Amino acid sequence: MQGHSIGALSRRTGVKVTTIRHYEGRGLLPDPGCTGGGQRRYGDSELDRLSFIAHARQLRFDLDAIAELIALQETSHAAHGDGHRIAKDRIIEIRDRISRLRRLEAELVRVVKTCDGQSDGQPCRALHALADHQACEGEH
Amino acid sequence: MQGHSIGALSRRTGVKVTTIRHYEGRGLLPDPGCTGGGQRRYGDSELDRLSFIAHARQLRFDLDAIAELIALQETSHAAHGDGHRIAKDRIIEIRDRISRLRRLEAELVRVVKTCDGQSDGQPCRALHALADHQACEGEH
DNA sequence: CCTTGAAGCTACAGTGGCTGTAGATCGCAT
DNA sequence: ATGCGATCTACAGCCACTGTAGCTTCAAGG
Repeated sequence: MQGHSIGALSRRTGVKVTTIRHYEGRGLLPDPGCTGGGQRRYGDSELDRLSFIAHARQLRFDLDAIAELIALQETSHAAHGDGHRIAKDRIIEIRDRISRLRRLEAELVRVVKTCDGQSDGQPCRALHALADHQACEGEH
Repeated sequence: MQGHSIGALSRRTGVKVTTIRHYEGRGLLPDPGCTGGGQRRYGDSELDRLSFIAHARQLRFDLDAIAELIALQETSHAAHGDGHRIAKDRIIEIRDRISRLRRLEAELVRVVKTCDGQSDGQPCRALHALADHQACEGEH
């Protein structure tokens, strides 16, 4: 065989066919060679690159960051500090999101508790609690 | 004064003017009365509702869920179990997101460590580690 | 060689929740 | 009456896809 079809690439990486084409449009994958009839045929290096992209996406890197990472890979030397920095930035961002989600969780628990154990004919107090921002500790 | 302008509402709630109009377009806020010249004038009930929406958005409810909550508020009786359920669903979702973010964090830390303390002329190993999904414990 | 059906193709619209733009109009203070 | 900030509508753009329509190509079986 002289190449993987887009569907084969999709099966191997778990990335949908349409998404692969989308990545190509965004410049994350090169224009692959084609069969006579205009279908994409990929080599192993494209398979590797797509795996890289897929994994980075699972880590919630955005496509611009991924493009930057790919460019770094290709210039090899400059790569060191920069790749490092990008990954570290992401860690900071993720820690921040975790702490905000924790505050969120705490408040939702509060909202539900306001309502728990009360089941008269009144409108649900949870809704009221939801409107009452005063009760939150800090922002979300 | 016989009503708040959209800008006044914006200042009071911290919701941007364009966003308020967007909420109106989505049916979350009623068509407000107008001045002769066609500008929006809001009463206190709209202010309350917008505060509710803003708060719910900070809690990451999506607009459809918020619309549902508002509808529940208006039918008062049915409200109880449903408002409860929606809030509880959100708690489950948030807990799930927190645990996924924690896995993410752990892996990024791993990626950065792969690279730490190595600063020869080699391409950054963090990039390689990023491509190497094998090393992850579980999905993200 | 021919048929068939799965897989591929392009191009474009839609998603959610806004944000930004352009160009016109309005309301209030001076 | 004038000036200027606030507001108006309508539409395009953002991100990372996803879905649709309507077509063409490829590979395997007869």
